[in-house]
Amino acid sequence: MEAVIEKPVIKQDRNLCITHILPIRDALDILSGKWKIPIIVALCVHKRRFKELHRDVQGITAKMLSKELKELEMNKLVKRTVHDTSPVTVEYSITEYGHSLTPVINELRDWGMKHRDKIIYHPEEV
Amino acid sequence: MEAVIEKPVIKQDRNLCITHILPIRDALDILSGKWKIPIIVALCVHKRRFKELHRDVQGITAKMLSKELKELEMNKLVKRTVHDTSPVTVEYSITEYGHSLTPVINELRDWGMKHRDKIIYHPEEV
DNA sequence: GATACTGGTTTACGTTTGTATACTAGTATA
DNA sequence: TATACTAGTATACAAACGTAAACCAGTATC
Repeated sequence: MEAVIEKPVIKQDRNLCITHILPIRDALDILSGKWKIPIIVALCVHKRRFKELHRDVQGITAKMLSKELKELEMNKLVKRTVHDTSPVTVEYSITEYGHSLTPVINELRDWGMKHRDKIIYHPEEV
Repeated sequence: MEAVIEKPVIKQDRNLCITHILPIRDALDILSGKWKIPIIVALCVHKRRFKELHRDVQGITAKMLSKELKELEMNKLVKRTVHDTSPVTVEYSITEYGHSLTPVINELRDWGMKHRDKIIYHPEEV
């Protein structure tokens, strides 16, 4: 971002651009989609059972929740614990690695709040 | 996140959870998907013409680039300028509002870099 | 005249995402 | 016995997302 050059040095810019994008693609591969970040946020507030989570993450279907939780578990962001009660209860919680996303989520929430204010108070500009 | 309560107060947690998620959903409505953030990052490095951008954002098709640029322009994150040259050249640049995403993008890139290191040096843990 | 550049659009297609409904089994309640 | 809770899975389907390839006009180059 700091490399503002008067004459466009296309090839240098392109390499800079690609190296800037790569780690973001790595992050997005894991986080992108409609539901993963909302699920992580819900679990940051409190560990949850499947049906509780289903109610917290409004609008998601059981099928999608199940699928997204599997992917998050595979990437070690979420932990699945089965309790030998009857009927069986399954508890999902955020891992330490999952907590490392806190700064990303906080920035996203800050921006989302500012954006919502902008839409509400200056809709003509957006 | 700071509200850790010993006995789970489910309903309070649920409300906390939902208010935490809402602004994130607002942000994701605009940013989610595979390409929007990579396009914004590319334009943060330097304003670009369509074909240049097409080369910078590796893997995207012209159709998707066209569609994503329209949406970003609608949300005032990107500006489209037509220059009366021959043949016509079209330049895309980031707006001031688009620049307000810089903290989000930086956190995402930091996390992506750490995640890539983790995968490369400790693949068994992920 | 043929080719390639410009910024896209069109067509046809496959994949992913998402929805609604029904269903499983084991336990508790009415 | 009937119902409802638990945590999901199975099925069928629609919509969104994404891809490859061809195509447009207007200009410049070979």
